[in-house]
Amino acid sequence: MKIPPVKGTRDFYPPDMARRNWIIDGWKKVSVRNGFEEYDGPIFEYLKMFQIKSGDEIVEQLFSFKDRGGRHLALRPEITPTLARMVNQQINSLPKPIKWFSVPRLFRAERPQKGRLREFFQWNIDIIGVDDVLADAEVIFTTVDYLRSVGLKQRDVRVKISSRKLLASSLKNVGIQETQLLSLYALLDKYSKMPGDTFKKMLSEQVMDESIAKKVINFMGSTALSEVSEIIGTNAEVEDAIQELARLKELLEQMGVWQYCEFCPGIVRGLAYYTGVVFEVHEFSQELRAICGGGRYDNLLHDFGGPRISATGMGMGDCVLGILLDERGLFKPESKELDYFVAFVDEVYRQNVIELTMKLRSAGFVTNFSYKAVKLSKQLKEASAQNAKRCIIIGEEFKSNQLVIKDMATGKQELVDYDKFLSELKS
RNA sequence: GUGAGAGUAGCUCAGUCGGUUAGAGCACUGGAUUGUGGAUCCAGGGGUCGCGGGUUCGAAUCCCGUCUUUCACCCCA
Repeated sequence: MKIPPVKGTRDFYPPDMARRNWIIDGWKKVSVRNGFEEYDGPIFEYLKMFQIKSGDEIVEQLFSFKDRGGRHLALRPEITPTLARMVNQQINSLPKPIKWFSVPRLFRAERPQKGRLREFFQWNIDIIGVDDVLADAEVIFTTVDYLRSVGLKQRDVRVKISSRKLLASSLKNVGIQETQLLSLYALLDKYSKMPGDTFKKMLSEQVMDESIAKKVINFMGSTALSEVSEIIGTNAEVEDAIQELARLKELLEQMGVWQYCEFCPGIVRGLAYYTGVVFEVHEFSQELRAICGGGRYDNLLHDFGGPRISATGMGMGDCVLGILLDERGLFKPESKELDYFVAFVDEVYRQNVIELTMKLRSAGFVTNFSYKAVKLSKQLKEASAQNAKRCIIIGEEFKSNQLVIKDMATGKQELVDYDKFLSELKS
C-alpha cells in the first residue's frame, strides 16, 4: 500500500536538504554575528498557550491533540509564546538585554498555497528588555544583513516600516474612535492589496464622515514622515510617534541599511499585540506575500504572566524566501563533494582500498570507494558522479609501495610513496 | 470554509475523431572501453493513464462521483 505525503508537508531529498541547510545556516550565521544566542523549546505545548496570545479562533488553525493524560496540546504554530514562557521563567537571572534567536519547525493547519505550507521553518530574532528604538533598529538591521548576505539587492526587497503608535494616534487625531481602531486595522492592512477605489468604498462603510475618510486615505498614501503631521494634524502623541520613527530612520542610516527601507503607513500587521514599530519585508514587485514581518510587542511577556518588559522581534519563514531565492537564482548550496575516492585496478587490491579508505576517513577526509568489483573506468565514473576532488588508484605500483593520485579536475596524476602519504595525513 | 485549474514512467511532458501491444526527453542501470571519469552512441528496467462507477463492440480520450494537487479568496501569529 502506497502512502502519500501529508498535505502541506515537504520531503527533503538530499538536494532539497542542501538548500534547506543553506538557508538555515545563513540565518544562524547572521544571528550569531549580530550578537544573538540560539534557543529552542518543545515542538508541542499546551494548546492554551497559543490561545492566550491569539484567541480561541486560533484553535482551528493549528494541529491539536489530547495526550493520554487528557492534556490539550498543540504542535507549535509559532515560537514567540514559548520564548515568552522561557524568558518569564528565568527573568530575574537572565542578563539584559536578552538577544535570542531560533529556527523552529512550525505547523499550521491552513490550506496550503504559494509560499504557505503546513510545516515550515521560521527564523525568529528577538530583543527583550530594551525600551528603545535602537533595539528595533537592530532587529531590522539583522534582517537586512541576512537578505544582503544572500545577494538580495535594494531593487529586490523593500523593508516597509510603520508604527502602531503613529497609526493609533493619527487615526484618533483625525477623529476615529478608539473602539473603532481594531476593525479599521484589518481594512488598512489590505490597503496595498486592493485598488484605490475599492479601498475608498470599503473605508466609507466604516468611516461615514467624508473629510475624515479623506484624511485616512491621504495618511495611508503618504510615503514620507514629514508629510504626516500636515495630513492629520498634530498633537503630543502623534509628535512622539513621529519622533520615534525619525530616530529609527537615523539609526538605520547610521547602520547603513536605510536604502533598503521606506516609511509605509499601510503596514499594520494582523494581530493586535504589536505596540510600536512594525515592519514587513516585501519582494519589490509585491507579487509574493511578505518575506518576513516583525515589530515591537511590549505587553506580551506580561500577558504570559511575567513582568512588564518590552520586547521587539522578527520572524521570517523559509517558504516565501525559498521562492524568491529560486526566482533570482541565488541558491548556492554546497553539493556533495568527496576529498578522495579510492579505486583499484584489480580486485586483489580491494582489501587495500578498504584499509586506505578507513585511514583517510579517520584523518577527517570525506572518502568513498566502490562497493562493486568493477573495472577501473566504472570506478572513476562513480568517483566523478560523486564529485570526488581526487582519486587514489591502487594497482601494480602498490607492490613497490606506491599509489597513483589523480586530480579529477585537471586529470593530472602523480605517483606517491604510500608510507609517506600516510605520515602526511597525520600531520 | 468558498471558487477555478490540473492529475499519463522517478521528473518534464506528447498522445489526432473514442480504435491494435500507451510514447519522447531527462534521470537510473548495463554495454561500447580487460589501467583511467565527465562527452557520445547503443541497449535495458520502469505504467492499475489518480481512484470508483457509467456510456460504448471498444475509453488515457466522453459523462458522473471521489481523492490528490496547484492557484486565488477567508485567514495569516
